[in-house]
Amino acid sequence: MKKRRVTSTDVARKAGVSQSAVSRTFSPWPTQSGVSAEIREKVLRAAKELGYQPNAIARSLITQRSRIVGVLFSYLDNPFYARALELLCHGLQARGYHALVFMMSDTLQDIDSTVSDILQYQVDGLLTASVELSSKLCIECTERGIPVVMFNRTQDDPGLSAVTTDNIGGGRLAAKALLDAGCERLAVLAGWEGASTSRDREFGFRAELHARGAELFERANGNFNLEDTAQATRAFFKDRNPAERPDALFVINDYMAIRAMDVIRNELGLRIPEDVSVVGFDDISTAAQPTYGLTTVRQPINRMVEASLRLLFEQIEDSAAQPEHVMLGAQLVERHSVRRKSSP
Amino acid sequence: MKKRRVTSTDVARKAGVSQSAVSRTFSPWPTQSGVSAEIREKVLRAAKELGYQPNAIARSLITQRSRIVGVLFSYLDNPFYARALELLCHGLQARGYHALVFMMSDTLQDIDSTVSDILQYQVDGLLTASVELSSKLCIECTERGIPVVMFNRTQDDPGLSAVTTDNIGGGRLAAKALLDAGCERLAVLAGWEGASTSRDREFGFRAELHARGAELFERANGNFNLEDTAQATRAFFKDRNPAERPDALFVINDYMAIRAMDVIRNELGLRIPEDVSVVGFDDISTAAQPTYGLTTVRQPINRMVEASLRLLFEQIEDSAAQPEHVMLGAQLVERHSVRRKSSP
DNA sequence: CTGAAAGCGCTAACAA
DNA sequence: TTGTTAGCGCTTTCAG
Repeated sequence: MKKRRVTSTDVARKAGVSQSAVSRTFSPWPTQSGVSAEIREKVLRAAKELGYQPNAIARSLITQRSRIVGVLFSYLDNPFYARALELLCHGLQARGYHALVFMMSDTLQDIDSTVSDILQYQVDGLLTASVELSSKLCIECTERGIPVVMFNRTQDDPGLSAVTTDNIGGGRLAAKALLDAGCERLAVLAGWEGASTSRDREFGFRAELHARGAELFERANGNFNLEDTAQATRAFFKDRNPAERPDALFVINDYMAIRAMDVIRNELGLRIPEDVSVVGFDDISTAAQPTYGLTTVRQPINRMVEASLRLLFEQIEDSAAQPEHVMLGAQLVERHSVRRKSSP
Repeated sequence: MKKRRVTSTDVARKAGVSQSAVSRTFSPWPTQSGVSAEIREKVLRAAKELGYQPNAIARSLITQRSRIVGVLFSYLDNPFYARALELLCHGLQARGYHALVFMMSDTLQDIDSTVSDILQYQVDGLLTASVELSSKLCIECTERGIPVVMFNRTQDDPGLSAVTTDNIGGGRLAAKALLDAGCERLAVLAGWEGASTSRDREFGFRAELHARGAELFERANGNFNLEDTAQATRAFFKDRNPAERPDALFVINDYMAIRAMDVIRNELGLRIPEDVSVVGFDDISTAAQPTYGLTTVRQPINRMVEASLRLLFEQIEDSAAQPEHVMLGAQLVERHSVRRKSSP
């Protein structure tokens, strides 16, 4: 049993008015279109009886606005990104827009077809997070006048908007915390060099070390996944004397840091912060749980989302708006994973 | 500087063929439409030069298929749902569909306008998770022939498809594990009675207790959020003698269980499993981390997602397909949060 | 196999 | 204010 959809024409017929009258009644900008209260009344009644809902697809076709924005993520494992998606969706909805989500498992997905999909759906804008944008995507979008803003990533391309935390500054903060506590053999567990976040945080960390005349003791990549993180952590500590292993670890994000802490404590039998201090980045909710009490560099996620949305809509609404890079300040949140300052 | 989109007509002109030829060349079902290799060639070349991409919106309007499915979530805090969303998106994309995400913060959002939004976007189907569907939504959708399948929820309405784990059986498993270990004062920390998952798991738990002639010692609601969970956990144990407090806790999902464990160990200073055994539900990745080693009832999330998608597409592709409730088996994953069986 | 023509459901001039 | 008309970009008969 096939149900035909009910159209504005159906409503018009039932209400005894023109189809335009129906259109005007359901126009999202109520003030602008003149409809007498009487007609409005009739239309609304007929619409309700028929269960009419305007067809957003048809509307988009004519208005050249889909009120859909593409949202690109590569994974939701890291709670920071899950939270970001949640906030992004809320913000979009609050503005009458909706998120069409593209989940691209970095490896699996072929990027070309995704680009193509995005373009075909006529999204009004594109928000990308946790994904290294192929320049292809950027070019194709900007060429077509689709604004894109990168969330928590940067790319050198100045044609793109981006919002990030001050990752370099954040990295310095982490180094500072560890150095101030008297740690001497500092290691960093990075993500992956292709990611600007990871690069910048490590860069800042090293910069601070350098400024203080300290040396980086060791480094490794955790590739943003738990398996490699655990592996790398073991390599740092396993079968090494206290003097030969790091006494401080800066992990590039909390998601990985939590895993590292687990390995350190439960597999390796080391104590935090007595044997090794650890600092993370992001401040996900788990970091605050007493079991971890992870000292970390907080990213102001709410403000990041707000800024991303603002940038995006500025460009959607005003095609002359210029791309912009907004960088928010990072902040150290001290908990119990860094040992107390040893008096000099 | 406004860029006009390039349409199939532009391509046709450039290629010196009819617009229909272009349409046929880009038809998603290559076999069905006859286009000579020669024309195809010309069209493709012209399209590439112009950077043409078919307009999915216009296509949807005529085919009455948007290839978009609405995906309803209320939060992504619980990693189980974040993971579910990730898998759902992948599955959808693999089938050439995309997810339009509706994030409805249970309280904030007004349900009517969301229903309206969903309907307006002409989604081909609806997937709902972690959300108690107002019957309104169900009715409106089914009335319009939009298939809906509920993920990890049920509702009595037989007109709706749903896929769940055997929550009742899972609840029994949890009780069995605790009883077999010799626990005597069993408490359950539920979610919220409005949620079928919570109700069913608790029901199964109680049923098993009853079958074994045991009594439920105590219960409380954690309302699926960490704050209330912590609160409830404290109430169970704080300032109570060993004999007056639970020696076993069944928490309705891992997300809450992890929080409960933290409170028990770090705030209350109790040991797990020596002082209290705990069992969770879901088997999120954190449960497997050695720090927690949470014994839990696993939901086969991959199969749940596959089943949901299968159900949804059966109904999308064949409007005669009947709604169905598929229930997958639950499985106990034993780790270290339940004390070893005391020999009788 | 190919092109012409008729819409999909809606908005936006334009007249009345 | 209201109705009439002309499309938005595409798919799909229907002739040729």
